[in-house]
Amino acid sequence: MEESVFQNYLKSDTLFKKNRDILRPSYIPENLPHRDYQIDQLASILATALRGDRPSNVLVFGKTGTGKTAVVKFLGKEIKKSSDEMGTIDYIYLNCEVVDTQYGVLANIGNRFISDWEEQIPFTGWPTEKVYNMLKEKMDSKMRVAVIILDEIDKLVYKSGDDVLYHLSKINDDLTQAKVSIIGISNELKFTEFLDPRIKSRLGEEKMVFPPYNAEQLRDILMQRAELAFREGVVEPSVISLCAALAAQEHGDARRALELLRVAGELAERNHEDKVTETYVYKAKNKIELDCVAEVIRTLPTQSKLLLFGMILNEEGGREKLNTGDVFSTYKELCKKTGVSVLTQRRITDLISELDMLGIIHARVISKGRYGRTREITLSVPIMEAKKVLEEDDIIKELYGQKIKIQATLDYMPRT
DNA sequence: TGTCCACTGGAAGGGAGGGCTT
DNA sequence: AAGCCCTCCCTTCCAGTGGACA
Repeated sequence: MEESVFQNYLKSDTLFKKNRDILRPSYIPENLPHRDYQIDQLASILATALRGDRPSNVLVFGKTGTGKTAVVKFLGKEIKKSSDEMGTIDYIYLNCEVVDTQYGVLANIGNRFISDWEEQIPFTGWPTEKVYNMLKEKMDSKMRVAVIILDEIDKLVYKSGDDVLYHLSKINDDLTQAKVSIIGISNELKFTEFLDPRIKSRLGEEKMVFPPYNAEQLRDILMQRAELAFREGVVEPSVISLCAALAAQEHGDARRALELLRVAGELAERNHEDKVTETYVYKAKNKIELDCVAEVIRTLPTQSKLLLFGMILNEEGGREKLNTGDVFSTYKELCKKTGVSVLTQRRITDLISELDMLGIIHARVISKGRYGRTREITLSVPIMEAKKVLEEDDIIKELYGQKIKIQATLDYMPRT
């Protein structure tokens, strides 16, 4: 009997139950283990809204994967259920990493109050003041309590200052009918330092901190999800414990733990295993780390790719510690060879900082006394992997087979 | 002790590219 | 079409600096 090429893959799909999204971070389960206290606390604040009053503004702090977003979204669902008969509560969720400008935030919120058949606020074009007025007007057209959630609020402040928060936090003074309360979610405790003191106090009427999960708590979370996502007997308890332990080492990140388990499952499935074993957890750990780096590099703008490529060539050429001057001159060389326009050194220092923040390189400022002050730069990703990804870029591809002066004394020919 | 290197990183602003209004 | 607005990417200009060396 002829077998289709997919046959193997189709029949091997036996590890997961039908819905593997259960292991993805976007999935909000029916109950959230070990977050009862936080749920109660936030619920008691938000309950005010059900009575038609304005709940206090809240700032929620906690590292990634501690359940902040999950709890807030979970309560959003609950509050909608309870308020359906009245229909007076708007629960608006906004991720400030995606929408990170003052205009963007105002326009986004505004559009939630504008029905589909009406004209929306365009994503650019209007004066900000006009967007703000529109938002106010639409919001105020009806008695309602609006709860606005600004996830990753620190990104917003970092990128575009605190003007938006100033506007939003004093919007209640301008509204006659509607009431607004803001829930800010942040990874960083200290982001409030950058805020104007008035905004800081208005925004932080209530504060909550989500502690990291410990290994035991992570295990409970994983158990709960694994039961839903995997077929019976596919995942050993020891595998769950391992995922929990690994994630606990990384500041108790539940997202990471779930990802480990999911990827381990997927890898095992691909190899036609009938069980997920600990080996696959370690494999998953590796894969996740590499995929993450690869994705970051892949989406870099061309200029940064050239810059990074230059650093790699230098390191291959035997230099481990680079400084800004070296990197800049190699970069200029690469630009010349590829016909890409050369950016100024000032701009390049910014790009270097960016690469540093992304964790691709490590750059720190040092002083070499008589010989000036500069950054000392080392790569912090495996060279082979990074090169493989960079080679996907057509512009980088051109460089292979060419002689490149990476330092005053050294010619170098990139090799695959 | 002062000098002076090779930068760092802030400030200001240009201009392209998105869009709106009149 | 002209005249706005907002954001992003970039340039120009420049004061500031840690510490090896004379």
